[in-house]
Amino acid sequence: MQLVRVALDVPLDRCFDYRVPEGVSLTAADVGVRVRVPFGLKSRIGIVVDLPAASDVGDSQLKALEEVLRDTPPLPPDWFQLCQFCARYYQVPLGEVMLSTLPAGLRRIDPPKARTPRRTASAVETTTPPALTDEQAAALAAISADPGFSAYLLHGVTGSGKTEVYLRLVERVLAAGRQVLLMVPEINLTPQLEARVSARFPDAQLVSLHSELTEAARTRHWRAAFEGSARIVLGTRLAVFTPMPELGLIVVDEEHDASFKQQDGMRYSARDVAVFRARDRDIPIVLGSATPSLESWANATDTRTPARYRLISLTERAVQSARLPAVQRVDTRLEKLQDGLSDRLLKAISERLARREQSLVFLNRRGYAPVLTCTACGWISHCRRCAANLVLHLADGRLRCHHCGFEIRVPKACPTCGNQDILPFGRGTQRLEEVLSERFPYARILRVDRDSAKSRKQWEALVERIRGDEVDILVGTQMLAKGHDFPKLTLVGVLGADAALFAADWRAPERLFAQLMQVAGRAGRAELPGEVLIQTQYPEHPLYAALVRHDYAAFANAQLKEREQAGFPPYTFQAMLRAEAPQMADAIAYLASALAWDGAAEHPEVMLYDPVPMRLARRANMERAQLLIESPSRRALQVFLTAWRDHLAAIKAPSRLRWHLEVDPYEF
DNA sequence: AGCACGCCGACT
DNA sequence: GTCGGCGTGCTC
Ligand SMILES: [Zn+2]
Ligand SMILES: [Zn+2]
Repeated sequence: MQLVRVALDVPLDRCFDYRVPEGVSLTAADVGVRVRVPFGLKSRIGIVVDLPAASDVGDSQLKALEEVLRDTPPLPPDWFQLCQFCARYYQVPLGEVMLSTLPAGLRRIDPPKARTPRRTASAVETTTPPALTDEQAAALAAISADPGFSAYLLHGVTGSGKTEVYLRLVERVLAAGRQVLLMVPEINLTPQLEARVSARFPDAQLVSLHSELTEAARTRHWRAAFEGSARIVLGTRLAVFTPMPELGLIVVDEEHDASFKQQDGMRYSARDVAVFRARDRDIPIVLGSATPSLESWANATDTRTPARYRLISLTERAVQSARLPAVQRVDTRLEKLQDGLSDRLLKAISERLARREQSLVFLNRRGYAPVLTCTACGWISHCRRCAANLVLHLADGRLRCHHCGFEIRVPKACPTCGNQDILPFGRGTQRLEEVLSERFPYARILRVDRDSAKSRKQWEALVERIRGDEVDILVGTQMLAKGHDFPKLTLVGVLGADAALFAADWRAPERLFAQLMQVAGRAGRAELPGEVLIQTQYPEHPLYAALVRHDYAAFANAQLKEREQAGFPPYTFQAMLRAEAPQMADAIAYLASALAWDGAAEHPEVMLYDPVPMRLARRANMERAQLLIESPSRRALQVFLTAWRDHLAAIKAPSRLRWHLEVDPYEF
C-alpha cells in the first residue's frame, strides 16, 4: 500500500497521510503535486510533501486520496524550501504557507473555468537605453560582477537613476537566459514600471502579479512564470512566492515600504522572504530606496558586524531634468494660520497659480474632519464597535470608522441632546480641499486619497488629469507621494507632520522621514525648480534639519543610535503574541496563561513582557491585547517560539477568542 | 479554523 | 415539546 503525506490549509501544525488508490502510482518526482483529498466530511486541495513508507496513523484510519491534479507540474524543491523557511520563521503551519500563497484558482476544488484571455496586442513602443553616469556604471559593474548570492542596498535619491540600473541588470540576466522577479510595494506602481520594462524588453514576456488581478488572470500569470514562458515577473508582495525555475535576479524597489509587510494571515515581510530566496537560489538581490529601512541601512553600514548587505550609493542626478527641491520650514508658532494654512504657504500657492504651475498640499489624513462634536453636551462621534472616532466624510454625508468600516449618515442634530450645533473638529483632506477652494475660487483643485482613488483605474484617471495639466492645486495623502512624476509640480506644502515626531509608535519618525523625502521628490526639476514648505512647531527638530539637507544618512545614523540606546530593533529581535475576544479580560487571561509557561525557563535569552491592551483596544467588537517577546538573538527567539507554540495551542479559552503570533512586528 | 455532536434555557 | 446557544473534540 502506497502512502502520501499531504500539506493542507488548516491551522494545524502537521501534515495528513493518505492511501494512494489502486491503479495510481506516484514516484519521488511527484512530490509537490497537488491532490484532492477527503478531509472531515468535505474535500480539500493539498500538496504532496512526502511519500512515507509508513504512517503514524493506523491503516484503518487512512483514507484514500481522491484525485491527483496534473494541470500544473509538481511544485519544485526550491519553492518547498521557501515555504518551509516561512513556516519555521513566521511560525505558521506548512500547509497554510503553501496553500495560501498559491493563486486561488489552484487551491479551490471548483475553480471557475478560465476564459481565454483577450489578446492585448499592445504595440509597445521600444525605447533605447540612455547613457549611464559613472556612478550607475559602477553600480551595474559591482552588482553584476558576481552571479551568486549577494544582497545589495541601492541607495539613491529621486532622479539618481535607480530604475535604469535595474533595467541594465535585467538586460544582462535575460541575456543569460534567466528570469527576473521585480517587486514593487503597491499595485498603483505596477503599470508605469510595467510600461517602462516592456518598452525596454519587447521580446521578453512580462507578467504582473498582484491582488487586483482576477482569479483567472492571476492563475494564468503564475503558470507562465512557473512554466518559464514569462521571463519577467512584476508584482507586489505576493509575487515573492511565484515558482520561477530559472530565477536569476530579484529586485525589490522602495524596499523600505510598509506595504511589503503582510498585515493579516501569515504576517511575512516580502522583502525579507525575497532575501532568503535569493540566498537559497544563490542569486543576487537588489534592494532599492531613497530612504532605506533602518534595518537594511544597519545591515549595510554597521561596521561592528560583517556587512549583510553591500551598500551602493547613487549621489549624482542621472535624469537630466532632475533637481532636488529647496526644503524649508515654516514656523507655525510665529506665523498665524488661516484654516491651518500659513501665509507663506498661501502666498507660495498664489505664485504658482500666477505662473501656471502646480502645487501639492500634503496632509496624511483623509476625510473632512477626524471627529464630529456637540458643543452643548460634549458628545463626540464614536464608533460603537471600536475604541475609535467616526471620521466625518462630508463628501458623501457619512460618519465612517476607518478601522472597521462601520458608517452612518451624518446626524442633523446631536444624538444625545438634540442640539443642532454639531461641529467638525480637526482637519482632513476633504476640508482642506474646501478651504483651498474658498481661498482660490478660480483654481482647479483635485483631491487624491483612498476615497477619491479607490482602484488602480481611478488612480490612473486622476494621474492623467494631473499630467494633462487639468489641475492647479492637488490635495492629498501619501498616495500622491509615491512614484509618479508630475512635470509642472513645483510646490509641495506639508501639513500636520509634527504628530509623527512624538507618536507612541517608535517607527513613526522613520516613516515620516521617508514620506517627506518621497513627497518632496515630487517637486521641481531643472527648468522649474521646486520648493517644499513644511509647516511645523518644531523647526529645530533634527528630523527636519536632515530633511532640509536631503541628508538621509545623517537621519538614519541618528535614529539607529537612538534605537540602540533604547534597545529597539534592529538591535533586538521581537515577536508579538496578540489575542482578541469580546471581553478584554479573556484576551488578557489568554496572554497571562501564555506567559505562565514553565518551559520559558529553558530560554534565558528570551524576554517576555506583561500583556497589555493594544493601542486600538477594541476593533469590530473585539477587545485586543498583546504580549511582546524579545531576544538579542534571532535564532533564540525562533527556537523559543517554536517550543512555545504547542503551549499556546493547548491553552483553554472561550471559543470566540482569536490569537496569532507576529514575528518582526511592524505595528504596536 | 471549520464542523459536528451534545446538553440546558425560552419560545410556539 | 423543539430551536439554538456555544463548550468540546476531531480532522489522515
Ligand atoms: Zn449634544
Ligand atoms: Zn469601528
